[in-house]
Amino acid sequence: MNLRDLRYVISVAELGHFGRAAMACNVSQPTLSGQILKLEEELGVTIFERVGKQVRLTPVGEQILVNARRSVAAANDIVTAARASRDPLAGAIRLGVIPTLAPYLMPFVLPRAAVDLPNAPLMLVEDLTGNLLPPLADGRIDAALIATDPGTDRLAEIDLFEESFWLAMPVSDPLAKEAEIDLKTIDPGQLLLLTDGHCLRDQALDLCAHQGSESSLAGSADVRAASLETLVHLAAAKYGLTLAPRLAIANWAGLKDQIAFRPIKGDKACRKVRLVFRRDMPRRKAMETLAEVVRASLPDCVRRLG
Amino acid sequence: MNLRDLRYVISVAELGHFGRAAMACNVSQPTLSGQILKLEEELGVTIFERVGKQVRLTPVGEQILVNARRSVAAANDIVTAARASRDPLAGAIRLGVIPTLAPYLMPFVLPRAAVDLPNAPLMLVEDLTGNLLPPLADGRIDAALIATDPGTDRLAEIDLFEESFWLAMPVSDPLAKEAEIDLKTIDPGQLLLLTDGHCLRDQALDLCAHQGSESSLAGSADVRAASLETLVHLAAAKYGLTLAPRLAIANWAGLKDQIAFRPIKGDKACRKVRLVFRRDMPRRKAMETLAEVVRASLPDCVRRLG
DNA sequence: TAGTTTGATCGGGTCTACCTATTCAGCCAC
DNA sequence: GTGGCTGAATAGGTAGACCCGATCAAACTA
Repeated sequence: MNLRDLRYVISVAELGHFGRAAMACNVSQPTLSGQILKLEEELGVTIFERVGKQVRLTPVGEQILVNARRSVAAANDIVTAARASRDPLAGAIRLGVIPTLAPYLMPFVLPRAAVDLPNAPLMLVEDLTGNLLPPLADGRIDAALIATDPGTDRLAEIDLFEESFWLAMPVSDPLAKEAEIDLKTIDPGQLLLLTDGHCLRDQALDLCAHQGSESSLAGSADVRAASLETLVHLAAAKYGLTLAPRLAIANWAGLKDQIAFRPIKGDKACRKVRLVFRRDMPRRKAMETLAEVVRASLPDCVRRLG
Repeated sequence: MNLRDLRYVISVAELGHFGRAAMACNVSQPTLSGQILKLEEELGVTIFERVGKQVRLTPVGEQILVNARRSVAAANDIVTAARASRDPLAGAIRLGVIPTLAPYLMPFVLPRAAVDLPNAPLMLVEDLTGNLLPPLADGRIDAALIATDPGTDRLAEIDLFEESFWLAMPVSDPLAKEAEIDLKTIDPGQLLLLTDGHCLRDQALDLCAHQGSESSLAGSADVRAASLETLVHLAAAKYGLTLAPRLAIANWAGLKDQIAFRPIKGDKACRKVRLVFRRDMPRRKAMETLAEVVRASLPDCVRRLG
């Protein structure tokens, strides 16, 4: 067995195609086919089912893939550690960011990162928390900005800031007359929500379920918008109310004669944004610098932590 | 880079000697030296400091070693997974067991394991919990029998049984007249304990600290026996009292005119023994069978779980 | 200072992963 | 059913990597 063989396996599993996998690995198709075959013979199991034009993993293949990823990731970490030992801040950082944060936060962060981390270009991956954590665990991305507790001791986290939620409503809504909104006055049936998987959806539900009557939440299930952008435009069109994170609000200045944003009374309506990364990743120093970069980029409307 | 190179690195790090490492890897010393050198050149860092006769890891080397172990372990898991997919119960199981359990439990377990797991010989490693968990995490052992919560989500656990502690005392001790001992009647200053690192030490301290006056525990720090055997012989020689796990007691039948064992009132004086293993280890089936084997081997004096 | 230990270097042999060219096996259209 | 097409397996030849035994160089030991 060989790290190269494992890379071949990973590539075939990901692309489902020997020829394309070979291209991705910069080898010829016969070479890759041969090596996979040899590996299968060595292990005494078939990793891929070649049925017709389909290439699919066998059950053992699944297990092998997981461990192949792990093995290759550890090997990559060796390269990273070596590079980091020469310059801890050098080398690209693949950073996952949740969709309700990325478009509103990263414009602040990127310019500063270009200055403070000149040798560590940020490669952004925007996805739901649940889709960021597995790639984080197996080294396909280096770090992530999320707003929930990842709840595993494999990951280290650095708290960055607390961002409050504001209520977004049509300017005509009676609540718009208030300077601050009491959560209890919100009709949960009016609440517009994002699709499943967005942490903001769960947080909004949590806040309003605890305040309002739970049964009345049924009505809110009707709308499942794919983005904050959609949600706010729906609110502007008087389809209901929604909670928007503070950093996003500036984005909709152009809608200010249709939609009003108001802070929520108390300090519960907020989320804590943190940088998470594998506890044992070799570039902790780069992570700390990145955290500092984010903090230093923040506008004053959020509360810096740490 | 190459899995073989990583094995070389691990071997040199463990043996601190190129020649012996080469022997362990079944290659010649020049071969191993050359490969290590080439790897160092490829990574652009020195992994080993060769100062005089000493071979020591550099700081980067430490990081590289950790990841090398991880990479090799994952590769080994691939082999294990492949073998397990043919026969889930085949292949040796390297099992760690704590010292206060191994000599008293394993005589029951081993005969049955030889029957129920004929193709999975048990290789026992007896050590303190704290010395078993790291090898467990990086795959140097496959599973462990311990009596405390490992407290990490990397490990899966199967509860096996609850074993009560009995008080061991000289037959002349006034407490020996009781059929059951109330923890409150024990003078903590009299308590004989094991050395640091034994979970039984902490559990005994916990039980008695909560019951007796805490300050009086100071006296007990004087004795730190290396084994239960020593502890019980000290008690027999009237140096004090000690707590003994139920399974161990039969072992000292020969001392019954010098030492008395009595159960403790209530159900707090016990420990829960569990089988722990890496959550993602490929041979879960073998682990479940092993757990069943242990349960089926237990004498009636302990309370079976699960 | 001579001897021993131990890692690095050198020259030559083998093994193997790689390539190109080709063949073989499904799948689809006609 | 047949011909064309796609994609994986096979064949043969080559370059490079790994390995070994022998040797060298440095450092500790007596």
